[in-house]
Amino acid sequence: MNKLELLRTFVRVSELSSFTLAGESLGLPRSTVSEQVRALERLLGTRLFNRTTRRVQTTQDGALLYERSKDLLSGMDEIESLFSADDADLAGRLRIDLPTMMARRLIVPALPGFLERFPRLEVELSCTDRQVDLLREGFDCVMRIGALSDLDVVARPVGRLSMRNCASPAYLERHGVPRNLQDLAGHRLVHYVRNLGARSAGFEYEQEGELRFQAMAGVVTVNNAEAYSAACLAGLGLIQVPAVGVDEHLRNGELVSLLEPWQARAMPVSLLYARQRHVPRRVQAFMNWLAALLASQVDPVAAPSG
Amino acid sequence: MNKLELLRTFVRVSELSSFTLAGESLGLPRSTVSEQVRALERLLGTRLFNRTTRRVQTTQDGALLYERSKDLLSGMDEIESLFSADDADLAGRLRIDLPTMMARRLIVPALPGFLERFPRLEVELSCTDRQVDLLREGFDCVMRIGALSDLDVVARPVGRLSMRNCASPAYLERHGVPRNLQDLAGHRLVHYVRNLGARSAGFEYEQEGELRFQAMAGVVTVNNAEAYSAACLAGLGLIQVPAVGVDEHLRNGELVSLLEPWQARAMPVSLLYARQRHVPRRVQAFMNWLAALLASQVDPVAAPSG
DNA sequence: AATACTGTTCGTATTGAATGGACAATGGGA
DNA sequence: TCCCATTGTCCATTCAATACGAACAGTATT
Repeated sequence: MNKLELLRTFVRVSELSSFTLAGESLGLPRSTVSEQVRALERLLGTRLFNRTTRRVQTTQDGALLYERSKDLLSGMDEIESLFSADDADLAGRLRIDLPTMMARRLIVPALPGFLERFPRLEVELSCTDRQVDLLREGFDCVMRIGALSDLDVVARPVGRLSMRNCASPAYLERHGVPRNLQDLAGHRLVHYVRNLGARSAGFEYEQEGELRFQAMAGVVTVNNAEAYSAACLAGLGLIQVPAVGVDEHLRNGELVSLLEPWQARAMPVSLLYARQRHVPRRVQAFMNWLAALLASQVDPVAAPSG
Repeated sequence: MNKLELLRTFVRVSELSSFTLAGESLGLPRSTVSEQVRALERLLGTRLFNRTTRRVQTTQDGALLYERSKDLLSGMDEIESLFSADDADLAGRLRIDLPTMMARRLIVPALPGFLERFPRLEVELSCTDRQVDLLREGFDCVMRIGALSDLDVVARPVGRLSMRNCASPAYLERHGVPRNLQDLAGHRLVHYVRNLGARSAGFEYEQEGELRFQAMAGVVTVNNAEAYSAACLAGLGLIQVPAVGVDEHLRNGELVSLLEPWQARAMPVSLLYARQRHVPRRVQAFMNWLAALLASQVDPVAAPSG
């Protein structure tokens, strides 16, 4: 009895909710699928599907087994490709978490290329902006922008995001266009803080390699990247954001770049992963791809500031 | 081709360093073992053992595969016993880390009982006293005594260890026996600190439910539980330790308990485990057993101080 | 140099699983 | 309400993979 095959067909049946379709997709007759499921149920001593001839749905036990099986089969795939020279045959499931903005602007658009290169990989993508997040509730890899907290994980720096100072045309029409730091006195900054209740340090810029801040008034404080750019678009003040998050708005003319000699320091981007016994090769492959992708996208302007 | 069987025999061969013994222990003829290893090597495209007819030793690849295989087979065992009502058939490998003293005095002596109840479990026991340890370099469960750092793990409190104030007879003969807090002025304390360089707060005791400290002189500072009691045995001063660590010395008369109305606050004991997608049932079983063991061992004196 | 033991090879036999057709049950449509 | 298409189940047959054991070859010890 090949337990792994049993699990494979079980997983397929779970995903397709049909013995017939599962059989077709695996190149097996219905009868075999049926027998394998029956064998697995007998082995585990539980009913895995509630099935009539018309509907197949996993029981609670089945749902639990599905999750575990996915992991186990991933592990088996990992083992099988452990020593293969090219990693085109890496297989399994990747669970990653990205900042919303990065996912939408950069990674998701490029993801088809990744999946083409690794046709046997599956990606489960979660998006979060909370910083001190549940990192590693089973995630293989988490991307974080900015300073890192003291965490029991390995952080791999993969690049820096160059920053832009932006404002909406409507805002600039009303308050004028600032040309230097002194002009900021008459302007407003949308304050971004990681945790509400914290205080924003003001307008950030670099001078002689040193980080400096210019206190600025503001009427809105947000703790969310989406809300941050939305506030700027709404004319609530200046923002300082990674270029990648606003390049489209800048091209559209919905936002305007300004005070270009006084950019905030480029933001470090890191990939965090669990400090485990071993890092699966598929995770390494993904991180390498992500690092390359970022390297190609990060503005060269950012380099000297790092 | 049953890949799991292949891995099982591979693991057995690795552990026994012999095809023949592996075959015997698995109830298979040598030839089958040989063929299965060959099949696995062909599947993975690597040589797993350097073998002459006299010696079998794993290659580097073999060693790598061994670790992964153990995990995978553990996972399979876990799946197989997922839905069994009694957990006597739990199987797999447990990797745990305990404070040295607890391991030696409490857990290891009771471990045979645990392994008898779960005959298919294997335990890999690591002992450490460094507090902010690499918790979860693949550990299923880590026990910590005392305050917990801010960690990305789940902490399950399992009891409290009542404390004792101790000194050696030789020391007491020379410095006299302290009867109250005022007497401490003429005594020495062996200072225990978590990290060398830190300062000890002195003699700790509870009064009216509040934690208090009495500064005391000392000539030795240690950061290790073993060294701590050794220092006391050597007559270097008083110590305040969990009773479980010194009960034998107290019975022997090698140490003497004193200042019994002024005990340090009972130390909380916690089990830490990774906040993962799922906690394997074997880990739950182990933690339950450990919690029960501690509950039975913790001195009732400890209760009111918690 | 001989021997005892080890891993390997190979032809054979048997176990065990895949197959596909017949059957039964379900649920939608007429 | 009845019918039928479709789905999961069952079973006897077929097929193939694999376990087996004996013969072989190398090694290390005595």
